[in-house]
Amino acid sequence: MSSGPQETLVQNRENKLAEIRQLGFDPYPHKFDYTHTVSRIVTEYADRDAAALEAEPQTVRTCGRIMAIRTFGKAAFAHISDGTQRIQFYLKKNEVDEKIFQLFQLLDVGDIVGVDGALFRTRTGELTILARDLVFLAKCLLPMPEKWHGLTDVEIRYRQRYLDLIVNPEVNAIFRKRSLIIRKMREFLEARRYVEVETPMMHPLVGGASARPFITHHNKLDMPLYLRIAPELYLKRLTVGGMERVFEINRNFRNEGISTQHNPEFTMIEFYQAYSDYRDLMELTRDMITWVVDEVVGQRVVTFKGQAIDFGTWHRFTMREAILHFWNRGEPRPAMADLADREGVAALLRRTGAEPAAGESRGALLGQLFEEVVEEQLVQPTFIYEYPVELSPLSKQKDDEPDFVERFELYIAGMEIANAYSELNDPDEQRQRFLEQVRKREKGDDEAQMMDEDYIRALRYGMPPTAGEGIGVDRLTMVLTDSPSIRDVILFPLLKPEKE
RNA sequence: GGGGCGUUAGCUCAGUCGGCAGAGCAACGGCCUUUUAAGCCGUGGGUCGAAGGUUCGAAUCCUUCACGCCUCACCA
Repeated sequence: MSSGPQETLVQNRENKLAEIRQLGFDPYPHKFDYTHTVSRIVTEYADRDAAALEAEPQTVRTCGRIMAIRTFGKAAFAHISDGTQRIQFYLKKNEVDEKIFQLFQLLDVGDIVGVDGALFRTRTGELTILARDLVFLAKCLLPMPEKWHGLTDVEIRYRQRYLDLIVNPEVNAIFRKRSLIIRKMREFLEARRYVEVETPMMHPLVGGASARPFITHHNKLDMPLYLRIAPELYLKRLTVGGMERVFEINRNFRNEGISTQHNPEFTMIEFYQAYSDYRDLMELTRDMITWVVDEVVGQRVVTFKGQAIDFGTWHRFTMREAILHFWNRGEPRPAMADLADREGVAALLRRTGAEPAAGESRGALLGQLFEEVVEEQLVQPTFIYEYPVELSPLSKQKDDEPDFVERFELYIAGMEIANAYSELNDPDEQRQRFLEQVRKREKGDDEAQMMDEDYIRALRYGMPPTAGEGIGVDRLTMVLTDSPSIRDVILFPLLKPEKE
C-alpha cells in the first residue's frame, strides 16, 4: 500500500493539495450551499433544448465528485457525479478568474467540487454547466480505478465498498432498491395495523430457530449472551401482551457457513398476526410480495440469473405432494403411500443417492428427501406447506394429522425466502417440544433450542391463536435486483481480515 | 472442512516451450477553447500474493501458506 509507484501517484495528489492551499483555497471547507443536486439538474432540464436554454438562461449551483476530466489547454470538460447521476461542466480560461483556472489545473479525478454556472447544450447535445465559479470541497488522495472497466475485483469491491459505490453506479442502484423494498414491506404492514417493535439482539437463551449461535459475554453480569438467531420468542411474548400485530425488521446472527446465499448476519422481517392461521399468512405473503414487486420493479416478471420469475403466478404444494410432483429420479414414481412410514421415506432417499441418517425420524427424513428432490426445482414463487412436526418445534399441529404442522415456506429461484406457521400456543405441548429439543441438544445437536421457561410462562397466561412469519430480506433483494450473491446486497459482507 | 480456479503497474488485463516484465487507462512533461473511452508527441512507474524448492536461469515447474471466487457439505 505504501510502497513504490503508488507513493508517487499519491505524492502527486498531496503536492496538488498543498498547491491548492497555497493558492488561498481552504482545502477542507465546511459546507457548500447548492441550488440543485446533480440528479435534479439532469431530470429537471432533460427536455430543454439548446434554444430553450439560450432563450431562458438557467443558472445552477451544484456539487459532486469528479469522474472524468478532458482538458484542452485553455478549456476543459469534466463530469461530476452525485452518486446517482452525472453532469458535465465546461470551464473556459477567459470566462473564470485566473485563480479558478489555476485551481482547476490542480484537480484530479475523484476530487469533490462545487460548480456554479448557466446550463447550455454542447454541439452533441449534452446538457452542460458553463462554469463561472468552481469551489474546491475535498481532495481524493488515492488513485481512482480505471474509467472503462471500473472496479471489478470482487475482493476490493466488498472490502472497500465506498470505492465500489463511487465507481459502479449500478451498485448504488441495488442498495437504493434494497432500501425501497424494506420501506414498502414496512408500509404494507403498517397499512394493516401492524406495529413495529424492537426486541433484544442479545439473548440469554438460544431459541426461535435451529442454528448455532454466536456467543458473547457480559462482564459486569458475568454471564454468557447469545446473539439472536431469531426474534420469534420475544415477538410472541408481545402477542401474549396484547400487541396483536407486531413486526420487526432486523438482523439475525447464525454461526454457520458462508456462501452465495448465507451471510453470518442477515436481515429478516418477522411478523405476528393474532387471531389468524398460516393460511391467512399465505394470502398476506402473496399480496405483500406482489405489491412490493409492483412498487419496486414495476412489472411482474423479473429476471434472476437468466431465469424469468413470474410473480403473477403462485404455486402451492404440500411437502409430500411436492416430492411426488417433482420426482425426477426415474421410475417407478413414488406414491403417497410410499411416504407413509419411515422405511418408505428412507427407501426413496436411498434412490436419490443419499444415505438416510440412522437415528432420524420419518419427519426429518421427509425434510431431507424434500431438499434432495424438490428444493432446487422451485424456481417460480411456490408455497410448500404442511411440514413434519419433528422439524417444527414451535408450530401448531394439524387437527387431523398430528405428525404434521400448519406451516409453509415460500421458495423462489430455488431459495427459501419465507417461513411461516400457525403458532403453537398450548403451553404443555410447547414444553414437550422444548424437552425434545433439550434431548437433541444433550445428544450433541448444537443447533437445537434451549428450554425457555419464561416463554412457557407467557403461554400459560394465554396466547391468542396467532400466525407468524419471517421473510429473508437479503434473499428477496437478490431476486429483485438480479444479484447472484448475497454479498451483492449486503453493503459490508463478512470477509476474512485483510492480511497485514 | 473437501475439490476446482484465480492472485502480474493505482485500475483492467496480456505474458507462447523455463531465457531482458508488457499493453490500455490513470500519472508526469509538452501542444490543443464544444469534448464524450477526446486527440497528438514524449516520460516515469513492478517484492509477478508470501515462503521454500528444482534449475546455469523461474511470473512460468514443484511444495507449503494467505486471501478471493466457484462448487460440494452445513444452514435461512
